[in-house]
Amino acid sequence: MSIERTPRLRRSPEAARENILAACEAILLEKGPQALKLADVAAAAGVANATVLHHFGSIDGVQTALMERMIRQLVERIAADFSHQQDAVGRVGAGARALFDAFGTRGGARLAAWLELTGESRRMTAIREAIQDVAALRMQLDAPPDDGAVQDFMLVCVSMALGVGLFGDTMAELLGRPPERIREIALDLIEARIRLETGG
Amino acid sequence: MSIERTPRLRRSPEAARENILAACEAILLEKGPQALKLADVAAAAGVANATVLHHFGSIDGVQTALMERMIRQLVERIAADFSHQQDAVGRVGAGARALFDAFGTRGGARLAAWLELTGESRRMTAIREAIQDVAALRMQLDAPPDDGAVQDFMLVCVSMALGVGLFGDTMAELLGRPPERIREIALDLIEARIRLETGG
DNA sequence: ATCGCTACCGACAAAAATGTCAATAGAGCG
DNA sequence: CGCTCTATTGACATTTTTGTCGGTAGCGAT
Repeated sequence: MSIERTPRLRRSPEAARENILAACEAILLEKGPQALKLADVAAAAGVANATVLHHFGSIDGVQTALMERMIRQLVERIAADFSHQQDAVGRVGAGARALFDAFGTRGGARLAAWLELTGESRRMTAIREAIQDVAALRMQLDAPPDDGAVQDFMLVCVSMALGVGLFGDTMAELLGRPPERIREIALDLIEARIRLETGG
Repeated sequence: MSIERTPRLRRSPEAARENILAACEAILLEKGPQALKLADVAAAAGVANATVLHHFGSIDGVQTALMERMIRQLVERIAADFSHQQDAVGRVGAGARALFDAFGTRGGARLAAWLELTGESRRMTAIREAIQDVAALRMQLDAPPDDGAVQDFMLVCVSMALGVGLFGDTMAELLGRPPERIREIALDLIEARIRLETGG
């Protein structure tokens, strides 16, 4: 008997890359960065190994492209949530929430941790740009743009969001505490400080 | 001419393991967990590949042993700093500081991030024990041991310490801010909240 | 229709990483 | 000293992962 073979699907280069990167993102979220093997990626994307290499050149190319894609999505997401707010206080709250959301869900913190652990400078440039983008957003507030203290505080917020996003769920589960509480408390901490400063 | 060969060094099993794990720790801190290759570990420890496998069975065994070692050191370090303090407020402050120190320096946060990213349950048990150890320390304070809010707050502190420890330096450097400031601000945030609660 | 472009694939080659094994050599002990 | 035990090792085998190559097939253009 003849072997049935699904007809070969030919995508546009963009669609092909998108398909592969989407599969990568799923793997990254589910199993972590060390599971981003060429064969696994290809299988998850439903294409051959060689196809992945055709579009990205190497497995490193895949990883770099994935990071750029995720960072872009991250910044866009934060920017969207941020711009919906009118007043300064609302913006801070929404900004912090967007930060925690983007890092917590969607694997932003996992991505950042991966970058930090591997720590290759080539990949760090993307992070710098992301931070500068977020910094630009922050400057839409009433605070002086070049105030060092504001930048420091923002860095703390980002670090907190990353820490809670990366470890919050696991640690809450280990101690049998409700996961969402951790995040609320952290946000509380930030907002209380903000109110303290702006409110007088 | 004859090839010079340094005489074979024979250690006790404990010393051999210690030597290898110390080399692993250096690699982990310097290059990240993904650099923990068998050949690299062996080279760094100054022994043959087969020697590493003889003592740990597999590269996974090496990683597990390394994690247990680092976690043990981490808990001991925190416990030591913690117990030096007499009053509750001092303990909280010292505890938080010890937390940030252990996670910031000594690669505690990197280790935790690695565990979180790979997320293998076998390895998570060690973390659970560590958290419970720290929780036990926390209960030396005047707070009710089974108060959920206290546990939640503690988890937030740990998450913050992890976030700042893992990302603080890199992000500060990217924005050209002094790294130690980030940590001070985060600690300020925690201590202010503590004073608010205890001081009334 | 057929032609050119190239996304796509299977099969294979190369490299990297892990693990096995028999033999060697320190160190304690009688 | 001889003997045993086992930490240690180089050489080799296996497995895993990545990368190459020639050919195939979908699709738009002519």
